[in-house]
Amino acid sequence: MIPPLTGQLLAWYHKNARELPWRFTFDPYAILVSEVMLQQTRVDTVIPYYSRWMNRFPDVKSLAHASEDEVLRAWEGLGYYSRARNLHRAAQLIVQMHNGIIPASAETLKQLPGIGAYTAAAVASIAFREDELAVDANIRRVASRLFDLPDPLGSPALDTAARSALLVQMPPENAGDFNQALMELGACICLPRQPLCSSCPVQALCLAYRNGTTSERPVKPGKPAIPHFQVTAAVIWQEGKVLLAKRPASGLLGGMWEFPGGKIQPGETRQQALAREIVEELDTEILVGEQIGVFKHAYTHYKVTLYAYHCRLDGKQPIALAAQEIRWITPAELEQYPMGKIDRMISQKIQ
DNA sequence: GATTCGTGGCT
DNA sequence: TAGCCAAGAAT
Repeated sequence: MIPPLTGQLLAWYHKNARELPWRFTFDPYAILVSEVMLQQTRVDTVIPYYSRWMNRFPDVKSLAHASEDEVLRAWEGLGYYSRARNLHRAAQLIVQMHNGIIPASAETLKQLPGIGAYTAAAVASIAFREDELAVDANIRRVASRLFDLPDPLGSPALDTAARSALLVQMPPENAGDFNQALMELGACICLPRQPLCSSCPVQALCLAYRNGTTSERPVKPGKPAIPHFQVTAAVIWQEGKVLLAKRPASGLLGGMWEFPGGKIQPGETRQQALAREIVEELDTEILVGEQIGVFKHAYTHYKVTLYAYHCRLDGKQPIALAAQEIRWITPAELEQYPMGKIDRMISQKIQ
């Protein structure tokens, strides 16, 4: 027997579901790619990346055999680059350990790098019709309102309450549609701000609506202040080439290439800071020349204002102390190297 | 349990 | 404008 909430939700979904590219396939690899790209990322942002990706890496094997730079370059602009490196590793593990076949169970999927509870459940339910509830930010918000749950976002209590309330509603052998219907409702109707309750297919069953607490659900935790750093970057020229450094594999922009530099410390001029950073990172001296530009950017946890300068060596050849690798490349080659937003802007400015 | 991971669009 | 938020995972 299908509960009323589920019946109305699925009927609404089948009539109103957006025609997203990954909804025209049952290919588990395609579903997996879409789910990883959609982590913390809007549908409209993902669509062009997804299409290019499936064209470039159409199956697990082609992804497994690609280079890390190729993979990161295809991901450039999507952010959270560990997703790309983990998906790359997952593809290699699937080839090596699963004979190139994507595991069908959430439990096995979750063992792969970059696949957590949500993505494992989403792929298992959508691609393999397993009975798995996939709780994402949309479903968390929808459940918080539907059942008027007082626990704050991020608390285990909210997820426990949401899961237990939703599991009894989940239709057997159709968890994929159930999950997607809830997410679709969250993305299109049950919006974070100013939800479209008058268009909601389950308004009559919504406890927050009945209790007048919709705007208070979900309860949000307080957020810390965002620091703002002044940083520098050096475009070091030598015989018509510029120096690029590959960032460490872990941490911010892991594995991406950049122009070396770093934070300005109290009492330092920008030029002094840059020269110091180059000694620390590359074990050599530079002459700081003309300013290329000022670039402002906001990361998740801090903001930066970056000052970039043309520079040239005033010492021995650099050594990669802080980077995985350094390379001298021509300006024309810059486009081949995966970079974060700021370094891409610098690259384009020196063309 | 708390932090750390990008970027772009929207208000 | 500055902050909010997005189909989360790893540490």
